[in-house]
Amino acid sequence: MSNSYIDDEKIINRLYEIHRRTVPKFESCTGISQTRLELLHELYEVEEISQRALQKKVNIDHAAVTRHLKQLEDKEMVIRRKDPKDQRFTYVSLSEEGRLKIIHYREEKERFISGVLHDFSAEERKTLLEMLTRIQHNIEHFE
Amino acid sequence: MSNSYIDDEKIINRLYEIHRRTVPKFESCTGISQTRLELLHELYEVEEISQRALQKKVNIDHAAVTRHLKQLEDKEMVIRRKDPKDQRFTYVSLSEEGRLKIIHYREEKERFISGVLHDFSAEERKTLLEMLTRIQHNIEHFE
DNA sequence: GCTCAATAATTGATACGTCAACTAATATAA
DNA sequence: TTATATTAGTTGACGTATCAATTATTGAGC
Repeated sequence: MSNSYIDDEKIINRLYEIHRRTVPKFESCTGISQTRLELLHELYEVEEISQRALQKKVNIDHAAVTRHLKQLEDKEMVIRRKDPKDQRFTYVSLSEEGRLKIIHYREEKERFISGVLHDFSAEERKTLLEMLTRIQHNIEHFE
Repeated sequence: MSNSYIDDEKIINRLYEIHRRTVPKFESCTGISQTRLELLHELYEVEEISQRALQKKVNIDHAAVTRHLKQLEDKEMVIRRKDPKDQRFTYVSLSEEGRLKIIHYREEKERFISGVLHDFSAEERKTLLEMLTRIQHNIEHFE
């Protein structure tokens, strides 16, 4: 009762620290950043998609999406082209090379995630996901 | 069973998204960043502390600590002085003004956290904290 | 006492996310 | 059809975390 707020604070601080620790670890394990792999994963699921639609899927700022895709284009992992019908749209797709590389990245990601959750039972995972979903909802609708 | 990995992925992605959403929301609600408030909170608990000891407490990179403290010094919230006995150490303490301001920040933080966890029972909070602690441990000891 | 190792703090380079301002292209409405 | 609004994408400024390299100071062994 009396220490309940202290624990609440610990939850929020823990979330923050988990993130800080995950970022470098994820990248050193998989060889790619979490966001960038998420973008590639979405591209993997489709033939071609506009940057706008992709941005809505990953829910990241437009600016960040543009920069990631430009860098991925430089690395020849994705191909970008303008829609001839509506020049405002840029369509993005995976190159063959990109499609191959992703497979390896995703294996490493799977290994990483398995390690992070290795001592969680199926029920625990379910509970955790449900709780995180609620937290996310609460943050989005706060104030 | 067959979709268990998909859910694991959702957990990790959710953690990532929670963080991204929390950062701007926290700052707009409280008027200060989470890390900076954590630093101030540690300073609030003591008379004076070395940057090194402070860094160990908050567990953030040295460089980030230095930069935060310099900015807080510019805003006259903290005072820094070298240890005359050992010039390598810099001791940091809150200014009177800093000490006053923190009270307000912490009230806002409490309001924020209450909002984020408002629909969690005491048991759920306990379970969640325990799970997050395990995840953090797993990340730190992975590989 | 002097050299070399260890430690605290700082600075530089890099990465990446946000918001805001801007450009270019298209749609709408008078 | 022409002025205005909307939309997609880009760029700039900023904040802040990481790692690596550097500086300054102190400690330890000879």
